[in-house]
Amino acid sequence: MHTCPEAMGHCKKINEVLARVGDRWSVLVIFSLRNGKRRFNELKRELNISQRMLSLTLRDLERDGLISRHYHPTIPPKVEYDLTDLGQSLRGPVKVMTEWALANHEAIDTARAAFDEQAAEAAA
Amino acid sequence: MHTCPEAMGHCKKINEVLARVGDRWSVLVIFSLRNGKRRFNELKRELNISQRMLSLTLRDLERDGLISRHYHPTIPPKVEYDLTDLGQSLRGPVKVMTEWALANHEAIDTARAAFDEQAAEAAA
DNA sequence: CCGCATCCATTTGGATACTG
DNA sequence: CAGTATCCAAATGGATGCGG
Repeated sequence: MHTCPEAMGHCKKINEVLARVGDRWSVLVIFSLRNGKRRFNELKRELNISQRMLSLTLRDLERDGLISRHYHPTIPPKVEYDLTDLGQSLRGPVKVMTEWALANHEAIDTARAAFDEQAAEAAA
Repeated sequence: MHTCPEAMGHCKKINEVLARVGDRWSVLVIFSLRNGKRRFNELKRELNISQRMLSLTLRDLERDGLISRHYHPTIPPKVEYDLTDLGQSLRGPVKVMTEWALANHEAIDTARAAFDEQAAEAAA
């Protein structure tokens, strides 16, 4: 049966996790840390994200145990972010998703353009 | 080198795609259609989503070519949604992500609780 | 049954200014 | 350099009522 109750129960948990790591920036930060630690402004430049959103995203990822934050009290200060073991375990899924994104980016654009043209015709 | 320019250029495209399928509901709808076509209210009940959001999500997924919509002009009306080939190609990545979500749901909760407790101590 | 339109509360996110 | 705080605009999302 396609409505097996376990899948239904899973849905809620999956939803919760996706609401956490499925926001606009989290996956991209994980992606940027795939090859090792990065500094705050390195991430900012690479992702073209506002200071505010990077700050919030990093805090949430740290809170969820996905990244670690290491503060060096030098002058000027230096803060490095890195993936935790839990964060490392997300690299696989993220890699799969990003590869799909790259492979199908244009297919989506094409479908979208076709849909919009259909809608425009219907309106005429 | 971890700052290879291709990865930087990729970032933007990945971001665009994730902004599309990475919203709160899209992945769950894909997940719900993994075993074949479903009707509007079936999805609504299964996902515990508001009518409005399901409607919007289905429309966007159709626009992006990920699902198909088949309308039966019966009385009462009947509308079935199904994955397109492009949507089918997302099943793999979505499966990987949902399995990670299920496997690490509790680890995230634990990390979050620990972080919040630390913050509470620091405040005291 | 399916789904759009409207209203309204909540959330998100950019811009700017300021601190250690 | 690495943030936090504030203000404000825009997007998101639920509730309700209506129409095919």
